[in-house]
Amino acid sequence: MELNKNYNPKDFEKRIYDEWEQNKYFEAHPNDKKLPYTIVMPPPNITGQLHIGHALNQTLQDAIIRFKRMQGYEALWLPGTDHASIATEVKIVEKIMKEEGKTKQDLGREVFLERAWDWKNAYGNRIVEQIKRLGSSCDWSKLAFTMDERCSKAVMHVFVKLYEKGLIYRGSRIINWCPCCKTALSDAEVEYSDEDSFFWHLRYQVKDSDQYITVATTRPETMLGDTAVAVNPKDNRYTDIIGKTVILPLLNKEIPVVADSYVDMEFGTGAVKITPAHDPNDFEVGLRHNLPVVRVMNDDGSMNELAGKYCGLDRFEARKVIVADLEACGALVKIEPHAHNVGHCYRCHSTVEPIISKQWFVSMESLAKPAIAAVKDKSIKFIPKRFTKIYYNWMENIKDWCISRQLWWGHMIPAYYCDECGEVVVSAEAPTKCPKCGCTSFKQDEDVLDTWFSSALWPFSTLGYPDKTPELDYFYPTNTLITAYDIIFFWVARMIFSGIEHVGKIPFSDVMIHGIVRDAEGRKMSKSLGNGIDPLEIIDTYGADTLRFSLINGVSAGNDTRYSTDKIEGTRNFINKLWNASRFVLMNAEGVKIKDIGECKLTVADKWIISRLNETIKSVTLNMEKYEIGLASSIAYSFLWYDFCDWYIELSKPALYSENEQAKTDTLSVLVYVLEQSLKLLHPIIPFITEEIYQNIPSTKGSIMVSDYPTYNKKFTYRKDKNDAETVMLIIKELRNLRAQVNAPMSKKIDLYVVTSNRKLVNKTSSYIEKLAGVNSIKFVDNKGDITEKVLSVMLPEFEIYVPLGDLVDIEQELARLKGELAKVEKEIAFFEGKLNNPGFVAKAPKAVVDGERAKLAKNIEVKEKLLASIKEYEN
RNA sequence: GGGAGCAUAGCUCAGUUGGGAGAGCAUCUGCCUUACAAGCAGAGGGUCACAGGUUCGAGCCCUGUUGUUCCCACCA
Repeated sequence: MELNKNYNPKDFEKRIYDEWEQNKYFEAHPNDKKLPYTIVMPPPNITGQLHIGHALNQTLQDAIIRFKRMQGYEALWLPGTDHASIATEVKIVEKIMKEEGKTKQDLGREVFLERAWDWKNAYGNRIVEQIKRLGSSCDWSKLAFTMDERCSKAVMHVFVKLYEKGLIYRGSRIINWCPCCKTALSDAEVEYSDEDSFFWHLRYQVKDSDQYITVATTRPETMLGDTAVAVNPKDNRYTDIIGKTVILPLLNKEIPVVADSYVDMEFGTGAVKITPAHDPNDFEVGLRHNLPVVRVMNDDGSMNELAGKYCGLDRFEARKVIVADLEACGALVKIEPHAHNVGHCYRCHSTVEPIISKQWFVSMESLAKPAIAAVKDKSIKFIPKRFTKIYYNWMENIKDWCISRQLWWGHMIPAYYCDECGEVVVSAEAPTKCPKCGCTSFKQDEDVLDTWFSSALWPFSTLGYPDKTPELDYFYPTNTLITAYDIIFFWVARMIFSGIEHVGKIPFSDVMIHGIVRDAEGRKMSKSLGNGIDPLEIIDTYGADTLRFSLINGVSAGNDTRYSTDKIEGTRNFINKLWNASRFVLMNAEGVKIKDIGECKLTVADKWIISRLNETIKSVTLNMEKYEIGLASSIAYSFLWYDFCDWYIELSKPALYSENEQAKTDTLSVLVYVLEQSLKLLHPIIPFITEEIYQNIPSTKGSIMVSDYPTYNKKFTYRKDKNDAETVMLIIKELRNLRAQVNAPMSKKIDLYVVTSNRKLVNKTSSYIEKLAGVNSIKFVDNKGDITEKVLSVMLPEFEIYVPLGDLVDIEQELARLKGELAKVEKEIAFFEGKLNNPGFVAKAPKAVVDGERAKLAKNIEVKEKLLASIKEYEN
């Protein structure tokens, strides 16, 4: 087997994924460590495509799970999908209306749900396909949907349990109602936008007086539902009328004036009309003052019979008529232009109407407390840390959670109302007999549960809860949750308190928060902007590895990233580089018996690359463990490209192309070793290409997926050889630099005269200098005077190197160049002297730092002296 | 109004307990050197938003200012 000349992911990505699946590598494998490691996977909404943000999330999770598996953990990745959200339902309705021209009401609930399941299965499977193309190593046998039986069972169990504990209750609340779609919208489903509107100032007469009180409103039609006027108790303008009543115009109804601190004295007139049925704040005021709740609007946005003669009018029509009537009776004081933040239905864009209605709630206070404590005592850690503040801020100001939705697609609330006496029975199974009146017929609540109610149970419902399964026992609490910051409130917080409440243990210990993928201009990707990117298209063009690496590389935790073609091409180049470097190694390794590096005679270069690899292993592993995956990948990237490809592969060539069979074999063994270890380091991030190459290395067996992750080994530090190698590399760099300055191409071979006390090093490494700096011969001399030709010079600590370049040597130019070098060195010297002359620095800085600076100063002084001598010679 | 982030090279962004400012892309120069032109070797380019403070030493820690983004709550 050998690698194709050109890297083409299509040649192997699909084949490799199938292999992994067939070999069941995605399942949690019992192993030596016998330690479970569980990742909870966020359920992507099945309504849309798997967008690039999901791809980032999937990649991060897959990287961690592969990393942990290679480290020997029995790692399980709990995959799930499907939100029973309003967006899902909208999609389904749209589809039905398009295909059959019917609304969901036309179909009826049962038929609608049937269609919805078909739809969900089709889309769910498609999303799974997309996730697979990305290379995600989920155990698909564990795949669950929030609407599946397993999850439903947990949902019912939990609902009943909470209800019995008094933590779920039914109550009235103002909700956002879309009169067009005739459904409640959650807060998140309302889009606010600034609109030019008006403030209508109305005056209500105080009963039995000629006094008036002026209120302002943006929705004058709701005045029909006013049941009070409120003022601030501290507002001395109104002290005398608190407790009196005012006459509501048009309806001629008496309503009280109440004092409530909710009223802002500075805003408007300092007096507010209170309409408890049509405004959330007014509703709260109404509760405090025990005011009646008068709802004057129907579900479709028209006025109802309580609106008197305006009954039947549409809300906007009613507004016009009412304003005209108010003006006619002198109650309209003035109309003022006012920019107002108006809520719109995200689907049909009609103006949302806050309306009172009966909803189910979860009482949050007692649930929030232990959830806060779990983070405070560090049982649960957010990564990066700053998200703990966001979590606290939400949890500490939490309101009761409204969990009912007026949708059909979702878990129906297990509440049943007795047909006879109206008794509410909450039970997982439909009740057969009313406990109060003995009646046997019931009607189930029409509403369904908020999607996050079921999602909150994910970490344990997928493991079999409420049954006491061995899996739940072994894999719960899970270890890690990886998700974007936009669902901390919706999902993460709710999983935390649900886990504590129902299982009695936190659901996970680490929460890794990542950012959102934006487009090249920094905009959020959205359907309406049309700037969304389909991961499948990227995978088709560049391959899954390139997509994965470009999403992850260099990204820091919790921060947003941008997707751009430039970036993806840069990564593609890296992947291509890895491919070509591997080809180089494998081509040369053909037919060679690879040895264990412990049995090889290692050169300076070998020891250097092994020690660099060792350092890389240490920092990549450390960063993977800290969830700094972006940092880990860029460390691996630099090592692979700059250390391995640019330097080591070049350094290996002299031995590889020599006649010395042993040197050849040993060098190849090192090449293979370093490549193999690098592939393992990179495998969690770019699984396909690393697997393809790994399996092509003759000395490896089986899949890289189940190989051991590299470990740091102190014995590979090789301090002296590493320093020697770096000295030689510095010499090579300086020679290349010299070439560039005098425009000497690499094809023009040069001769060197070297003055040094360390001839041994040069002898040991001459082949490297010759190969990498285009050197023909190296001769040692005792001093420059021994050289008769015109030369250019390179001055380094310990080394003076002279290069005869014939016609290219221009004395004037060389003198200028040397003076430039001198100026640089003098600047350095001034810097270090300044530092070391500071008594505070020498006295207080750590000794290692001071010694380091002294050594650097000494080296610079040495170079300076050499430069001075050289310059002096030219000037004479 | 409450909370959080960001401000570093032309652009996009790293910078892990404070110890001489980094990468990728772009620009400029020279190279088809038998893994790779999707490449190789070089070069230029920054008052680390501003003002104070702590420290021997600040991109990093503290205070304030300005600009900017996001989340939450929203004033009738």
